[in-house]
Amino acid sequence: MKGISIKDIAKQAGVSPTTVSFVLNGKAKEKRISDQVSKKILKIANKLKYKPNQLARGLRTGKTKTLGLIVEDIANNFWANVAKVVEDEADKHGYKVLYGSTEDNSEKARGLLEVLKYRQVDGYIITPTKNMEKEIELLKMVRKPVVLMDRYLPNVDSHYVVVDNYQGAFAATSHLIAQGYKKIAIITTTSDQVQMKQRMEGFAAALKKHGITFNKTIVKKLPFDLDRAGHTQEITKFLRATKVDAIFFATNYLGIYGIESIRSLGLRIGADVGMVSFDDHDLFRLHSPSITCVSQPIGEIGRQIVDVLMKELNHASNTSHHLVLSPTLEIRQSSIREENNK
Amino acid sequence: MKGISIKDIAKQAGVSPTTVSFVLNGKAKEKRISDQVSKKILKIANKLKYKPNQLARGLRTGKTKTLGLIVEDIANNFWANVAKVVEDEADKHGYKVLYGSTEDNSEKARGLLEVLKYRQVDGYIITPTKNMEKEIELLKMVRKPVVLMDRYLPNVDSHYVVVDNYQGAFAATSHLIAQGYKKIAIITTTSDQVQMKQRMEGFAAALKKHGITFNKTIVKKLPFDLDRAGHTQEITKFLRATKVDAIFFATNYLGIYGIESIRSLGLRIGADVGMVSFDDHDLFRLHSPSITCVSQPIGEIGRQIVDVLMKELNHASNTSHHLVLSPTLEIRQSSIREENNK
DNA sequence: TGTCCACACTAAAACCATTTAGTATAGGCA
DNA sequence: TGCCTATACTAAATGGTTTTAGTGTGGACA
Repeated sequence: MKGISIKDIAKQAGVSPTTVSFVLNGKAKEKRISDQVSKKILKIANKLKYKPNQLARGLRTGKTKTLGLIVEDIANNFWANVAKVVEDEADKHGYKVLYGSTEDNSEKARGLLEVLKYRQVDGYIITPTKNMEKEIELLKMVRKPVVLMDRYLPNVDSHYVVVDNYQGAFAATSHLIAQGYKKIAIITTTSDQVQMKQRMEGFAAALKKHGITFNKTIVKKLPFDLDRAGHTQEITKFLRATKVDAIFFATNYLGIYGIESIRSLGLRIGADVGMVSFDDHDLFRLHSPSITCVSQPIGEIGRQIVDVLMKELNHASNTSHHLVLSPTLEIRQSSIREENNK
Repeated sequence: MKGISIKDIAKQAGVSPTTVSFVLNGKAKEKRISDQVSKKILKIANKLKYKPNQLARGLRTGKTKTLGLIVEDIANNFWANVAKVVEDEADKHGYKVLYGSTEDNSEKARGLLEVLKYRQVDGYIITPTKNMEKEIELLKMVRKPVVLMDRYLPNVDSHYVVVDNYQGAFAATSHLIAQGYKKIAIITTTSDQVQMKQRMEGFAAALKKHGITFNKTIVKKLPFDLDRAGHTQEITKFLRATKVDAIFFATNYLGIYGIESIRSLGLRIGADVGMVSFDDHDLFRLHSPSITCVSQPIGEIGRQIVDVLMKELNHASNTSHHLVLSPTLEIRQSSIREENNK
């Protein structure tokens, strides 16, 4: 029942395990193993369908060929799609992925890092939560490659792949203004992480540019850990209290809850209240009216993340890769006034 | 930079690594290690924040505390949600999850199994593809627990957690009939796997029960590997060629493509053509009109899967667990004729 | 004939935790 | 005093691979 080991091959070939290891690791030439022996070993390995025991190898080399992927919520459309791309790309390099969701909770995140650390993953893809600076620095100290995604930590020098959140929010908000909406609110998360800040800043900058005042009354922040009912309740309450003619939702799930809330108030999206959301979603595309959104290039994000990680795994550099990809404004009906009566 | 090992603790405590191992594994009593020494070791281990090297442990014990999760498509709403629950549940038992998507492609699935095998995962959660009987049997032979999900293989005796597909499809179809729809089509996948067969059978049985003839003209099968455009093209073509007044979509993504297709034909969902889809989705809930669906109890599915797997990991039984959970028919507007004009 | 080197391999250690098979000591009992 | 047993540990093997530091042989050269 045991697996085939290098010893079995050695025995059959009448050589030592060392020789087998050399040949199987492509060091035959370098270690001057004769072609005869080389071929023989390769043949036997093939015949026995030898697969190196990753544990033993990992124990010896310290490399597990495993990546740790920490996302906010693997069940969420955006992160599930990232996970898919990461899986595919990692696979191309012979890496497998261990995943975990933080729920934007620092404790959970720390726990995940802990587990991934003592499982000796080779590299980390991290969606950082608040106050993770120390942990990231620690990983850097032990020379484990880390790529942050979706957001970065301003006080930590690390690799990251993000989108231009400022630009995305600015474009979306400018678009709303161009459509004639005047009283525009932003619904975002309580987290003061950089990506949210930037979305907020892009939003504010667009208002300012067009001479619209930006103040606290048009900002609604919601904690991540509310459930669906909690979110819709809060959003509904806000919309009742604050008369706005358009809303910018800072993430996809807020957009979804937003749709529910707006509808529960009997308002017509587009006509009565325009809306734009960050992140695309099947729901946004197919909703009536369809929802304008700031779409992130998920494929590109995933590819770049793994690309950076692989570069660092192969030969650590001392320059940080900071990739800022451009999101795309998908203009749909929810932000077009003329289309409303459809 | 090295981690703390059992040796370091042994040295500090002035005992042998063996003793440390015994104490740390809770065998102090059994191996009659004195309380003094026990406490000392525990204290030092705590102070040094000792974490056992999982590779070394795995190499010795053959247990990696890792599960392999093979889904059809981790980016799909349904599977992403399953993955989330599985992650959470596995975590409670100290297990991590390696995931992979098959795209319903047997070659990919085999590759995934191969990789998971030589990474020595302790147990498998598998969404099987066609012709995987041999691989599953092989895992059984080497005494690796396997739980199939979403579908099972009729010719293999294994654990599985599925929903009552027949009942779900039967209820959905009966509901359409009760609403007065008469010419009902089914749009499903080309795969002849058991879950699809059962959905088909439930559909056919409901028609039959109400004296509606079931024939090939009302069945449209689509291969998994079509892209979005391909799917909508095919569905549109089918709907143009075949006059129907309601459609049963056998999976969530078919339902989504179906919505697009129906709308591109200028038909009103509900009024012109009723629809029901398998699997729930935010999109279905919020679409106008909202889409009736057969909702799978994802939380329950995930919990049961991990539960069965843990039972088997702890003491393999020779009875197979066959869990068939009941889906729920979520009645919404897309299948209600009166509601159409809303 | 003796020295040196290239060649083609191999022995053994290392990675770290677990586990089997002991060992050394003290005390009880005859 | 000698034998036995319980106590409280430990040495060494094990798992499979990689890697360092060799070893033995044959031929070239002086």
